[in-house]
Amino acid sequence: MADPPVTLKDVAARARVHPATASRALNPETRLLVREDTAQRVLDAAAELGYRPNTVARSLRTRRSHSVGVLIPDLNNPLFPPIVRGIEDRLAAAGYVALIGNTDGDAERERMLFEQMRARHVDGLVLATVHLGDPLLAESARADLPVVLMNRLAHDYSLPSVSVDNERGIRMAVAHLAGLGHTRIAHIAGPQEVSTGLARYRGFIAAMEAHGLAADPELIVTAKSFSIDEGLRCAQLLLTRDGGCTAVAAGNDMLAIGCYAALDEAGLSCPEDLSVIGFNDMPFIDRLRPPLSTIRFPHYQVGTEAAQLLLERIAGHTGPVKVLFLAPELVVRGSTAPPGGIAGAPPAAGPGRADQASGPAR
Amino acid sequence: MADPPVTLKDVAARARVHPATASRALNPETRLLVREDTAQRVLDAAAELGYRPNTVARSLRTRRSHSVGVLIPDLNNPLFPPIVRGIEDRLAAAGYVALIGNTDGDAERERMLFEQMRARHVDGLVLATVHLGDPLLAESARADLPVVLMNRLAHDYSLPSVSVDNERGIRMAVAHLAGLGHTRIAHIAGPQEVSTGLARYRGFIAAMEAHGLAADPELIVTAKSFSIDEGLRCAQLLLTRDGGCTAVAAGNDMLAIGCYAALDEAGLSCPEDLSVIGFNDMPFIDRLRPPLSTIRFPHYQVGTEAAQLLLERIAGHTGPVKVLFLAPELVVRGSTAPPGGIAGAPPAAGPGRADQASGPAR
DNA sequence: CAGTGGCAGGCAATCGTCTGCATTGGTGGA
DNA sequence: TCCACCAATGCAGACGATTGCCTGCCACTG
Repeated sequence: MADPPVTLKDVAARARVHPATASRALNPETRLLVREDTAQRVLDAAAELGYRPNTVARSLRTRRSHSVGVLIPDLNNPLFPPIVRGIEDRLAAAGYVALIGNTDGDAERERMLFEQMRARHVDGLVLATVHLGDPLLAESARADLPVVLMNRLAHDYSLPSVSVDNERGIRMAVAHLAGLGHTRIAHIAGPQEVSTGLARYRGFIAAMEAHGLAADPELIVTAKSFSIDEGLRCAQLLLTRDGGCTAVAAGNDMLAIGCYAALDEAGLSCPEDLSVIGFNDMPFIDRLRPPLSTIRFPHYQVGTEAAQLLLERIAGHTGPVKVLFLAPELVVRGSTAPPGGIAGAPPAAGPGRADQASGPAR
Repeated sequence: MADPPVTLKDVAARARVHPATASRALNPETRLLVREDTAQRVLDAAAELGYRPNTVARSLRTRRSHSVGVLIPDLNNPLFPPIVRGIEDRLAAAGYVALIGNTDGDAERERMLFEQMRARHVDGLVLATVHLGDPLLAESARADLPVVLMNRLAHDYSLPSVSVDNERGIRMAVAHLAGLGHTRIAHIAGPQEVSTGLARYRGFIAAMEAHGLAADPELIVTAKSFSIDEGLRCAQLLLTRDGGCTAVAAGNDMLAIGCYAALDEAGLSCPEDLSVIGFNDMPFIDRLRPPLSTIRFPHYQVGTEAAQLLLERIAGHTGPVKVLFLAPELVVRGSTAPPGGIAGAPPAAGPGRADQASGPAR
């Protein structure tokens, strides 16, 4: 029943050439070593037989698996699907595939996945999970395994990476709130061990100063993780602060959702009692009520760029390390308004507006 | 700089045995062919050298790639990340990895991905994309490639599959609406070429009859795809119907979101003017305002079960084909209420309730 | 006419692992 | 004592493709 697979030897036999010649004819890189009519004969034979090269055998010989590992915290975090698609699409165009690993923020699991990737001889890694000074980085370097960081930064710029300009993004958020008239602006910071959390925190401080506002330490709470639960906890804390605040710049959208929950529980409403702005512009975040104002960056493109950088390293480009920053963009929706509630016109429209996150290109 | 990789031969040399012996000692299946102390010596040597078997070479020899292909429409559809995680987790436990392919509902793209998977010699396929009578199925059968369907059903039950009991689910939705007192209930049906869309449509008709209600053809609209846009279009259509309706059972949550958008545009509100119930209980759907009532099924488990079924087929279990149905569950939130608006107590709480979709186990 | 050079294609080794078969040495039974 | 048998291990040939090297062959040149 199962047709025996067609091998290079079969193709060669049918084209009446040596397998080596068939190999060269089939490979675009080496085709010019073969006379044109011979090559054509091989190509025809391959087509007639429905020949499909065995990637496994090829990998063994060339020591290239044409696969790369991608380590992310959790695919269920809506931030990642678009990024992963970006990676996969770019890789596919180059004949590569991605092996996805979810670490769940667990260092041990991360190491296990790393080992698995190495056992499968991936040609490179995209890491969205490393903490600053992660031992995995040293190990990859020792194994000559190309690595690209995503939404993370090597503190010494020694590794290629793709991320949004976090400082600039959070500055845009603060500027927006300050522009609406807020002065008591709180910040729910992300975990400070990851560069994203740290950069946004620093950006917040800098932006407040730039606007001549005091960054009251009472109004800065640090979340242990980028999760709804932590957002809820931190927001509850903020609501108890003396002096209060009229706006919150959350470290990311998940934390902002936590704020919504805290307001709900306290019987308060957004943006009347508290303006909230997030970061990331996750898919569907525009469907919340009120639709969340946030800082958008091109998720899909983060993926494609990361893949691109990795492919370059794999191909042996040894030039200077590229550190890519993508530009953030302020998206104003309904969750931010002047302090004390809506002054004039309603601040923003609901869903259905053109500002929805657009799907990935094809 | 890069350490030369440790091979089986190195391990054998260090343990002073033949590579064949080392191979047997390392493989649990064949370890009993080797004297215990010899095996131990090999194991020690392997550990000291940090030996990691080359999966590529192993695959070539054993004709098992220990990888499976997973074809889904689009990872960006929030329904899929939990399912994919389920698949990956179950596969990882068996030493397998998943190669994800997004078809975007494009048949040509689907074929291309299928070819790619075959070229990589995947040991099996999980398909969430096939249409009824898809030629890919015949081709897989011819190649002796195990296949499992997800959220799809082979009309003749000839292939293993995992899906929710759609008829039963939609019946629960209709029963809920009827129980609230609705009689003019509309249905936005999914595409009828996919078994999910068809089954829910049929279930709707049956459920209406069972409740002694007329399934007015005017109140049944068929969407071209399971998307927000189509939901919007269909809902707009429904709002123009004479006689009107007081409730909508949407073919899935995306279509339900489309209903929300249509209501927004028409200046109507949910559930006062129209009750809406979805299907799937997508992640974050409970964060909408109002939180969507819907039919939940265990996404993560769909993934694990599909992977399990596939692993069984790969292992050569040739028993009768298993067709698995998972039980749906009604989740009542704030988008459904008695006709004519809220009668008594407010129908449901907002976010923060215990009915949030729970994360994957572990 | 001999020598040189270059093109096309064949030969065979190789990648790392697995596995059917042969070989060794030892044991027990007739 | 001899043989059959078993357990433990060695041997070598796959698996399928790639690639360095070599061999023809032909044309051109001096």
